[in-house]
Amino acid sequence: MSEKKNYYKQVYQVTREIPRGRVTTYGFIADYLALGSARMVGWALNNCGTESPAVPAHRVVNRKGELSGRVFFATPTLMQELLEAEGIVVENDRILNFKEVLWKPAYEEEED
DNA sequence: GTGATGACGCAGT
DNA sequence: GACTGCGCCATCA
Repeated sequence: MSEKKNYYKQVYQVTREIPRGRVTTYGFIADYLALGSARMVGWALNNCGTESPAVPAHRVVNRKGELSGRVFFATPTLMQELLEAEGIVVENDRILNFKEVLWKPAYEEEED
């Protein structure tokens, strides 16, 4: 039961590892956890609302840097608000300096 | 057990 | 650079 959904926790864990002012993509998480599909990451984050320590899912975007999951937040603008609050510039639901704020799991602070 | 859906990614156009 | 179609694996009806 819970063990089977352990991979969900893996996704939450990596998401919490994202430093402030940085973001990551479903693809990198999927590759890091070897889920095999980025869809599994999105599906896992869909259940993030059931977690106690509120996973910072607003720091997770798709490969294009789009705030694809904004509709899953309390308000469709909350995700952008949170990102801008961390110094991330968002325009038209997309991160402008995406590559500059992009953070990769395992690599952690490889550069700055 | 089968069919359809989904917070995505990649290749082709 | 943007859009479309297909594939990925897990969960729900």
